Amino acid sequence: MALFYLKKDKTFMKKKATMQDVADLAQVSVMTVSRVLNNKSLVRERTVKKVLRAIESLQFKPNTVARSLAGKKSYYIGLIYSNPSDAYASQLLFGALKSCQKYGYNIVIESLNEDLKDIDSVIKKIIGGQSIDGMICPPPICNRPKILQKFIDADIPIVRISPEQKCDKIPCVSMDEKQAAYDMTTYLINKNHRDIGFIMGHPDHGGSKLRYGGFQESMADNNIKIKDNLIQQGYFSYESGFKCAEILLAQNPRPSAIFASNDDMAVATISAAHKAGLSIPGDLSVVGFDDTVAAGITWPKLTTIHQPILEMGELAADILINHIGKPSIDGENRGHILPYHLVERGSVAAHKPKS
Amino acid sequence: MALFYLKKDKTFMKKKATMQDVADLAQVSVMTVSRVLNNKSLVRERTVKKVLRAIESLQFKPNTVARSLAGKKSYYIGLIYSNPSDAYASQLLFGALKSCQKYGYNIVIESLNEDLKDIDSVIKKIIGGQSIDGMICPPPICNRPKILQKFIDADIPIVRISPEQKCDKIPCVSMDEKQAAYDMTTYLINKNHRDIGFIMGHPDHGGSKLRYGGFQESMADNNIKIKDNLIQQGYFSYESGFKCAEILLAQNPRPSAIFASNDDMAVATISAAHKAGLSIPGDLSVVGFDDTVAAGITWPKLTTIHQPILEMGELAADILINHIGKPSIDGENRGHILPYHLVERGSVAAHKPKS
DNA sequence: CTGAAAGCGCTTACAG
DNA sequence: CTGAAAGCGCTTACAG
Repeated sequence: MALFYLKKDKTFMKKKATMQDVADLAQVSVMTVSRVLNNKSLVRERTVKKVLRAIESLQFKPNTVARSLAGKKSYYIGLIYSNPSDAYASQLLFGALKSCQKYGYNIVIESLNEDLKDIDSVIKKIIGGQSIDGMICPPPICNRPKILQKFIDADIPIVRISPEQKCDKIPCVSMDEKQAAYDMTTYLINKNHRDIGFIMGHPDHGGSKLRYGGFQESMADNNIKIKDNLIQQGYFSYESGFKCAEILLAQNPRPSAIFASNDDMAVATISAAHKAGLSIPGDLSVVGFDDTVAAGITWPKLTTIHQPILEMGELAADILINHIGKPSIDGENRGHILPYHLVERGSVAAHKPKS
Repeated sequence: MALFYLKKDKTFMKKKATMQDVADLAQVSVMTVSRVLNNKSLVRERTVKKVLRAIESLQFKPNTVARSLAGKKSYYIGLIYSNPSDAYASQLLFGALKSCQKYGYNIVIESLNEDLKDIDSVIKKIIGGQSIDGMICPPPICNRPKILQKFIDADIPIVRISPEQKCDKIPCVSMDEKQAAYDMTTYLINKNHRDIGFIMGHPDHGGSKLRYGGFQESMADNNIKIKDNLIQQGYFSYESGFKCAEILLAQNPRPSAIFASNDDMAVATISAAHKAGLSIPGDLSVVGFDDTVAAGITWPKLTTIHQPILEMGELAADILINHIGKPSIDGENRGHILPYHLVERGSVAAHKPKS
C-alpha cells in the first residue's frame, strides 16, 4: 500500500468567491449582496433573484471570519457547566454543536469546578475575552441568579436548561421532570410495588426537587405512605448512589423497588444489589432517570425515563443564535417543553408479596 | 428572590485594548507588537520587555477574528470520526478542546456514518468550506490512506491517533497497545488462568490487531496454546460483545477468564455472565481495555488498561496547532507514544482449578 | 430600493 | 532589529 503522495500542484486551485465577485456578476454593489444575505426584505425582488443566481453559480459562501470582524458578533456561543455527568455534558454539547453547525456558529466550553469557587474569574474571562455572543446555562448554573445576572449585565443573552424556576425574562428549555417522575412512580405502583425506595439527586439541581415532587405526588395519589427510611439523599454520582443503595438494601423490610433520580445512581443501585447477592428484577426492581449510555450496559438493562438531552442542547443553541442581535427578547420564546418517554427495559418485575 | 434586574448602564464600559493601544503605550509600531506576539526572536530584548509590559498593563488579548482574517489561518481544527464509542469520542474531544483553548483555536466536529458512505461529501465540505487549519484523525479514518491523501492534497495538515501502521510523513500519537495487551494477558496467566477467552475488536481499527497480537504473543511466550473456539470476533460495541460472551460462556470447558478488546465489550461480558448466573470474579474473571466510564459502573468494577485518551486528544491538537503554517513537518515530531497502565479493580480473581 | 466610503484589528510583503 | 502601507472580506452608518 503506497501511502501518501506528494501534494498536488495547486496552480489551478480556484480561489473562493467573495462578495465582490458576486456583486460583479450580478451587476450590483456588495452592499446589495450583503442585504440579500441578511434582510432580503429591503431589496427589490428582481434584484434578489439576480444576486441569488450569482451566489449559486459562484458557489459563494460568506466568510464568517470577515463577517465577525466587520459586524459586532463573534459567532461563538458558550456552554458553561460544572458538575453534570460527562454523559449529560457531552449530549448537550453534541446537540448544541448541531445547531451551531447549521448556523455557522462555534461552541466554546467553559467548565467550572464543582464548588463554583472559580466562577468569578471564569466569568470575567468570558465577558472580557473573545466576546461570546450568548451562553447556554444548564444546571446548576441556571439556578444561580447572581451568575446569570452577570451575563445579563454584560449584555450576553442566555438560555437556561431545566431551570428550577421559570422566569419570564429569560428563555429556557426543559422537560416536565415532575410529571415524568410521577409517571415512573405510578408505573412501579401498578406493578404492585408499595415499599419503594427513592434516591434523591443533587440538592443544587432543580431537577432533584421536581423528580422527588413527582414521586411524592404519585405516592399520595395512590394513598401510599412514604417511609422516611426509604428516602436517601444522593448527589447524582455513581458513588453517592452506591452508598444510598446499600443503606436502602439494609432496611427492614427491604424495599421491593428503588427509584434513583438519575441513571448513574440507578446503575450503582444495580451494582449494590449484585454485591448483596440480590437478583434483578427478581429480588429488586430498579429504575432510573435520563437514559444515558449507562442505562444500556447493565444486566439487566435499565428501565428509565428518556430525557431528550441532545434535543435540549440543540434547541437551546438554536434559540440563542436566533436571539443574538435582536433588540430584545420578545414574549413568545419563553418556555420550551420537550417530550420525554418512559423506556421499559429489563430492570423491573411485578412485585409478588410473600403470602 | 428578586431575579434579573435591568441591564447596567454601559456608558463607562471599557473598550477592549487593541494592538494599536499597546503600540502607543510601548512607543513602538503595531508591527513590532505583532512580532512580539508571534516570533519574539526577531525583536530586541529590551523592546520585547517594553511591549510585554504594555500588554500586561492593558490586559491586551489579541482578537482572533482579526488575526484570522488578516492571516491565512482560520483558527479552526477539525476532529473527524465515525464509529468510535461516544465515550472515546468525547474524551478525545475534551482533550483537544484543552489544547485549543490554550492556543485560541476552535474545534469543529465532523461525524461520519459508520459505513463512511458520506465521506466524499463531508471532505468536500471541509476542504471547500470554512477552511480548517488542520485535522485530527482517529481510527478508523487514520487507516484510510485515500481519505488522508485528500487532506494532504488540500494542504491541510493532519495528525493521526492510534494508526494501524506508522508513516514517517505524518505525525501520530498513540500508545503501545500491543504491549499493553501483552501485559494484561500475562497478568491473567499469572493468576493461573489458562483457558482465556478473547473478544476481538472491530477489524477496521488498527488497535484490534495490535491488541490481539499482544494476547497471542504473551500466550506463546507462556507456552499456552490458544484454542480457536475461545477467540470471537466483536466490533467494539456492547451488543457485539454480549453475543461473543454468550458464545464463549457456552464452550466446554468454559474459559475461566475473558479478555475483551475494549471496555464496552468487557462490560457486556459481565452482563452476559450475570445473565448466565455466573458470579464475577468467582466463576469468571473479565478484563477490558480503555478505562472509559463504563469500567467504573459495573459490579464488580472492571480491571482494565487505562488508555490516555484525553491526553492523546490534547497532544494531537497541540502538535497540529504547532505545525500549522510551518513550512513542512520536520523529522522530529513523528511518533508520540503515551504511557498506559493496568488498573486493577474487582473483576479478576486467581483461578483455582477444580481438583 | 440601492451605493460609495470607512473601518473592524490584525498580518503580510516590502523597505530600510 | 523596526516601521509605513496595503489588504483580508465583510458590515455599519450615511447618503441619495
